[in-house]
Amino acid sequence: MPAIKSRRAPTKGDQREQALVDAARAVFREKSIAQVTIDELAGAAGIARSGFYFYFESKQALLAALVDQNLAEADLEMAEWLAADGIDRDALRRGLTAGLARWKADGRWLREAFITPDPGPEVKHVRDRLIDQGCTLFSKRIERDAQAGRTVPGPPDLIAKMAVNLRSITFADAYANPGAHNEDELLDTLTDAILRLVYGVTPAAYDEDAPTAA
Amino acid sequence: MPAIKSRRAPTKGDQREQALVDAARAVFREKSIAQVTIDELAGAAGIARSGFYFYFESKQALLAALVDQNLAEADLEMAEWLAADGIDRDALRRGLTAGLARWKADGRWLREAFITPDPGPEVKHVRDRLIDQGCTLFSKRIERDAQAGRTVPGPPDLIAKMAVNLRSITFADAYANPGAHNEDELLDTLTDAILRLVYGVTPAAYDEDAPTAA
DNA sequence: AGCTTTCTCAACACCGTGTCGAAAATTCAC
DNA sequence: GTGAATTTTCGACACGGTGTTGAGAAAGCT
Repeated sequence: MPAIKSRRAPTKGDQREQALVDAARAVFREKSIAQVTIDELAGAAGIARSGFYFYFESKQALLAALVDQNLAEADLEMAEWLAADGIDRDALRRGLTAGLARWKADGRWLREAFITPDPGPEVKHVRDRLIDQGCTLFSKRIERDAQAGRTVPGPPDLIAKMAVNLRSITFADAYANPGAHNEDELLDTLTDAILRLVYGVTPAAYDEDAPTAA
Repeated sequence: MPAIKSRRAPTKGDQREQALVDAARAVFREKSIAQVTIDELAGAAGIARSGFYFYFESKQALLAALVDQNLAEADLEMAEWLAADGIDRDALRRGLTAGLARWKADGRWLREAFITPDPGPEVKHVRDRLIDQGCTLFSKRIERDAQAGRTVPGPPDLIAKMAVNLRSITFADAYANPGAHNEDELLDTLTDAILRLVYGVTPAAYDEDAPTAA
């Protein structure tokens, strides 16, 4: 699985593997992961149940692969704001908008992968890497801003984790209760909430990009 | 099961039922709920596996009962602050401290009951009631404060839900990574984070109980 | 005591998981 | 193309946990 697998044309098996991942993404949209049987997954990819084990060790391993393929996608969303300087509410809101869209589509399994406390070792490993990465980037941005003079109310890593968690859980909640809130309102509220959480600023302060005062 | 069960001495069966709940609380501390077998639960309460089904329909039903018994406990924690007026940081912090203590002890199953997206119908029902109740109370407090002149940055119910979720997920995280942060620091940060989230105030404003300005 | 309700548990059927090994399909070298 | 090597497929099996049933033991009541 590590380095050796590199140079080779996409053989039949590779296609099947990808078919399995794609099938999983589709099937996991419909029912909770626990309810999905391996038989179902295999069937959706056009192979027999026992054939599944040729490609993945377990349902969790397949989910881990699925999560892994979403890594790049998720990163990109926030990249703009994370790289930016100052508050830049617009960039943040754009990132959150993209995230919400992704969750609206794949929320069902995203929840189970990112929110569930104990999703099994394979998934846990991949997702922890992903989360850590997100938190670290966030944390760095906070520190950067702190050095630029903007007050940050607490340990950057803790604040970053809270912000990241607030984001996921709000998206998860939005998926679970689709009609509960107007989408724009939710995004605005979340954007402001994060800014308030991280910088302690109120909407009035957004325009003035001047750091300085406490 | 509903109303009729009321007036009666605690018969043998009632004791067993409670023993089962207590046993579950203990067992669920050690391993994740999915890993615990009904056989184990029954054994811990001193009965045969098949006897379990006389008392509960499933593992989830037992967990639901366990969650239900914690209702009162959890309510009480936040009651003081929820009933108070003004910011009252101290009361909030006391409540959060109690919550963290509870999560430190029972975090394992609390996570699985309150964080897991799809914990089965029985648990979902109980916990949703509990969460709704918490959010409503919180929301009411926000509205009350808004009328008293304190600015609230967004729809009260949304803000309340965010605050409640932030609380749970921070506790869950604290349980999962015990040594990651100093406990006092975590509580202070969380307290301030919630106040910032809900009222947009910074620590400086805590003492002055004067509402007014934006 | 007798009768009724409550409780207990062994035996059973069921379903999903994961393993194995033999056969079929594919790929590769010539 | 042809044959050997490799990859892929799948039926059959063993295992473990769930939930049900029905007969009988224990507890509660008068």
